[in-house]
Amino acid sequence: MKINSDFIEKNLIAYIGNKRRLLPLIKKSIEKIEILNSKKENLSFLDLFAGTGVVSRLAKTLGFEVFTNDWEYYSYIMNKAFIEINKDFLEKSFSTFGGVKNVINILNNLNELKEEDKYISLYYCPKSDETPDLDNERMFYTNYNGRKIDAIRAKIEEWKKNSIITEEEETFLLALLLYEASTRSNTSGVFKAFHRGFGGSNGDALTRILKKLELSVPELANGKKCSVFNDDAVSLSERMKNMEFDVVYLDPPYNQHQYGSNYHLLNTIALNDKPEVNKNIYLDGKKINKSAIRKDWIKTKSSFCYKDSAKKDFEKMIKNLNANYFLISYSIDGIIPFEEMLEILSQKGKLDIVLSEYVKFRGGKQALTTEIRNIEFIIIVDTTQKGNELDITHIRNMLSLNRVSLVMKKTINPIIAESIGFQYRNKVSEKDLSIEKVLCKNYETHNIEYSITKNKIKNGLEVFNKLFELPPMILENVLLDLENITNLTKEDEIHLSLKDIAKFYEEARYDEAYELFKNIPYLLSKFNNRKAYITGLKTIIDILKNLCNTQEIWKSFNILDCKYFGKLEKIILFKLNYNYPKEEEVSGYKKEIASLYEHLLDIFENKTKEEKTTKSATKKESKVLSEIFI
DNA sequence: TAGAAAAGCAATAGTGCCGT
DNA sequence: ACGGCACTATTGCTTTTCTA
Repeated sequence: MKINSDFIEKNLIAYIGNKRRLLPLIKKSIEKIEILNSKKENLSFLDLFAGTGVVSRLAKTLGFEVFTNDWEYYSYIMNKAFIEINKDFLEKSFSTFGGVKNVINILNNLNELKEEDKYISLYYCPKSDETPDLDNERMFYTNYNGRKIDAIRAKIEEWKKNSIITEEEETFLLALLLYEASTRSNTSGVFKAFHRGFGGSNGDALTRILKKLELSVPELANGKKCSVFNDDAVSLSERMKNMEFDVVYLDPPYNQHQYGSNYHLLNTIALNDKPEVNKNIYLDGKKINKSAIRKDWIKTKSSFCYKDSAKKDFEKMIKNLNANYFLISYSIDGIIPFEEMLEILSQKGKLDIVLSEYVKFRGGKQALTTEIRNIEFIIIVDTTQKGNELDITHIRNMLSLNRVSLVMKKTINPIIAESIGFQYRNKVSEKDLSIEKVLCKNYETHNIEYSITKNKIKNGLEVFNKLFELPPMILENVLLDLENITNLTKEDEIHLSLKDIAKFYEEARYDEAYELFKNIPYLLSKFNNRKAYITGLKTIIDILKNLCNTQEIWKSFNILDCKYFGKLEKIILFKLNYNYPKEEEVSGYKKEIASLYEHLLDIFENKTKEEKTTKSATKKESKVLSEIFI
């Protein structure tokens, strides 16, 4: 089954819950139900929460008669263009213009923009791209791209009004504009906020953001006649009560984030209704509607984003729909609890599950902890067979297995472990506890043991086999404990490394200590938000103290020449220059860092002077650093 | 007026490219 | 083939506003 093609992967709007990376899972589920081998001629596929439409595009490529729906208007337009319209369109359309290439060329080279057509450029872009007012102007696009959007949008409207283009042609052109509008935005994806300055403080993604907006001919695909809807999934399921589908794919939102407000600007561009917004962010010194989210976004407020209604509506929808197979993609920390979802689905048929093969950690970690949940999966419901307790047990086991394999990749915090009742037992060698040890704990009559090397669980397979012999309640406790003892902060990780460095120093194992040191700048680089600032300074002090106490190691490695030390210096320098709002709270720490650092330089420079007279950039940098300290 | 919802903000894991 | 880096995409967390 081929799933990589420009038709499927290109021209997708940047999106929350983008299913591009879930495609392998969807492919796997479709293979698992073996629907494509059936003798039936017209296989139908319903995608009720289409979003970018990537799954519908896959289904269309696989030969299904696809029914696609999304409540958001921009998504409807995108899907109409890519699902309803076939590839032949590219040959037949825009004959009055001499073909699709010509029409795109005209739109890309519009030079005039009437005053009354200015909207995005006026309200959502700075007046000048070079000197934007960071406080009072919106910066969703460069002014250049804002004007492009306005001009193209107005021209499409004009053509449609004068019947120069058909409705289908209008949809097609709008979809190309929407794709560009989603790509060139000065945001991290959603339109609830824009970066302060283009590309934000780091100047990230500037190529994408500053690139001149330009439409291009997309890849389309031929397929069966498909239909696209623009409705609330629950009401549509009500209307589809009497229909039969071969496959129904459901991908409801699973967290609080609402698509209507997240992508308000795409709707505004698609609708071209120019809702009234305030020109500036501040009015009479008061901040008003910073992102100028259209007030009527609330019309598409999804019930799946709320605890009260998510489960009820999910159940309703499932009851309404008739299909041989349901594929449901959801998250383990979604609003509907996993167990309750299983319960609803098992009434519909036999359950199976497909999980992501690889561990994926979520982004946006602010609390210096490494979250381990977020397992991606698709539940398959085969309605031609009856559901039973065994399937559910199987699914639970699959999930547990996934949880264990997540945990295996993480570091164990021995301090937390001991605090919740784990004990150590020597194994391989009495002399060298750091090489391998056995961590064990009793759960009622069950004694669970993990063999550990370098603070990681080693005996993966053995653990798996043993765990799945446990009664479910105990298994759950074991998993919780495992997640608990591996849930360590970056701060913890650094302190564990420092502790080990000290130990290696005692035992004169300098190479191993040096290996551990290499990782420290990396860990420290994670402390870069305001909340972690003070923790960061304290940790730096601990690191520097550790380096002083173990100076023989670093002398032997010529630490001033080492790039990892350079990295460390860079981070320290950055931290010291950082403008913390309450300077008095941190000045003590800064001074301590300064004196420790001076001390370190003294120690190491003596040694290097004897050897070399000239030094590298590292030394220069150290010098700059020391000047700032004093 | 407190708690919930919405808006606002930006950190950071992942990806993929590029040069060595 | 691999480390470093630029870019992408997503969600966690904070602040503000709404509402019962």
